[in-house]
Amino acid sequence: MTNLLATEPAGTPAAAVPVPAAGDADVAAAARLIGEPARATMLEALMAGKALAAGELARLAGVSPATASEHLARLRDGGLVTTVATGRHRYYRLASPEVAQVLEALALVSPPRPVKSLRQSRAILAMSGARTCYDHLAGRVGVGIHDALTARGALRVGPDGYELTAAGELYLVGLGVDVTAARARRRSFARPCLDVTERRPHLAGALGAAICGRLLDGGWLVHRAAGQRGLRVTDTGRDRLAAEFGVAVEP
Amino acid sequence: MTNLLATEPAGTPAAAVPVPAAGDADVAAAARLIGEPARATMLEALMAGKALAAGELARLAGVSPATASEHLARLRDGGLVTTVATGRHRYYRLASPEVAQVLEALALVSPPRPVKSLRQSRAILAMSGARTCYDHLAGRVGVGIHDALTARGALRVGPDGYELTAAGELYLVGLGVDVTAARARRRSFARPCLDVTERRPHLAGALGAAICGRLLDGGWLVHRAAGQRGLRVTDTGRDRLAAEFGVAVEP
DNA sequence: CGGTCGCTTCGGTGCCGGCCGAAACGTGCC
DNA sequence: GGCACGTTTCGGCCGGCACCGAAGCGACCG
Repeated sequence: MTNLLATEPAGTPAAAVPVPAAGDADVAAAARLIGEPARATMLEALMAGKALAAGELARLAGVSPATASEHLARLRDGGLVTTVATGRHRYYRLASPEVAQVLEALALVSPPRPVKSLRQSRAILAMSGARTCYDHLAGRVGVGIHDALTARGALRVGPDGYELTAAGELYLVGLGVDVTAARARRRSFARPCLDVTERRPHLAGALGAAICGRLLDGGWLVHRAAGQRGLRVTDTGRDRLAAEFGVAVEP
Repeated sequence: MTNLLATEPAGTPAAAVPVPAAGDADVAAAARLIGEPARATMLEALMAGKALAAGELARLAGVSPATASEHLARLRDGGLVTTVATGRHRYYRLASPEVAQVLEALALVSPPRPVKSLRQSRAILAMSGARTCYDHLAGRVGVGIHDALTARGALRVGPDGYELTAAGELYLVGLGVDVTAARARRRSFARPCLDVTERRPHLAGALGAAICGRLLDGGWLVHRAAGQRGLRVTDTGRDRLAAEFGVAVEP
């Protein structure tokens, strides 16, 4: 880049029209939806990947069911969440992994919230070890797995994100990861996702979700609390993470 | 993932506190800043990577200098832009590539703005061919270069994003790209960035910026209008893009 | 050293939208 | 069928903030 600082202040009159609208997408509309504390809290709760009922989201956001319903309707109209009616409940979930990506990207540039309680600082510390990021693994464990796969030459750059090398596929299948099913899904197969706490990439996409599911099913990791993103490494998980991925987890 | 739909509606009482605040970052605060149309327009204008004066941004956003000044102060306090005073002008620019990433991610989930004029539809069509994405290349040309580098085995997955293989470095240096300078910069060296129009990755980071700068300096590409993101492929650029990267550009 | 220009600060106005209680709607349970 | 429950819709209140004009402050210019 030659000259980032504009030399001429007034500049050549870029365009006669006052606002060329730059692109095609109404960025402000989506950001406005996320920019309301109650809605942001709901979306963060949905980052766990599960679908939650309207009432549950109202309780989490600390607003009345009426208010939550309005918020959720806005989020639905804005394409950020989808809804499915089941009985007299209505379950909401994030509309797409892209929405989760926006929230992750926002978290990277958002001001840190002042830590109010010891309880909260402990929770943050716990989250930095292992947690889910939408539907895949994040935290030190997530980054460690990404590092291990990288060092092992399991991943290569492809035209549509990461691809799995033959050696990598053999390795993951050996661990019980259903690579074929992950590849069959319509969503992005594998891609890096910048970890908020570690500031280094971990593995996202269908493959990342498959690995996360395998480690949960296999009992390597368990949720600290139902519906929360925080994960705890079990004793067997600690052994196997060290043995298979070379990831050391302090107790 | 085993059971995405919560089986028990009320769920186990996840936490006694009404709002565990989930993480650490105040996502809503940053989103609220972007969620105002005038501010969003300013930020999009800054996506071109150049620093712009306050008055220029006011004109682009279609608000008075007084209003723009308030907006810019908020963006500065929120850490989304930085300012540098030069004489009686004050130049603003995006605070970090992460901010650009947020805007890109938002564009992926934002509702398409209704196309009002033929002029605008032509502009969008032109942008889809070649444009800058903050400080690197995007559009079909940007994605094409990513594909070419991938096919050539120039990129490999590293623990901190993409790395350049020996062959890749030799190749890019041969094209006049200052790889050493790019590697020396403190920011992320190379990483994929999902293209908004193509929905496939192009190359971001210091290396992406270096390639973009080289192609602009070498006269392969020129800005369609000063301070705008749209790029035009020159005649020599068309020949060289085809020869070096195998990227075909229709006139 | 006034004059002009660019930017910011200050007051004041108006509107958008977040909030709740009450009521309506639909569903499941007894 | 009636009741309880979860959710949505409606009405009304109220706070925050986007907006502008005018004034204040520095910086360059003649």
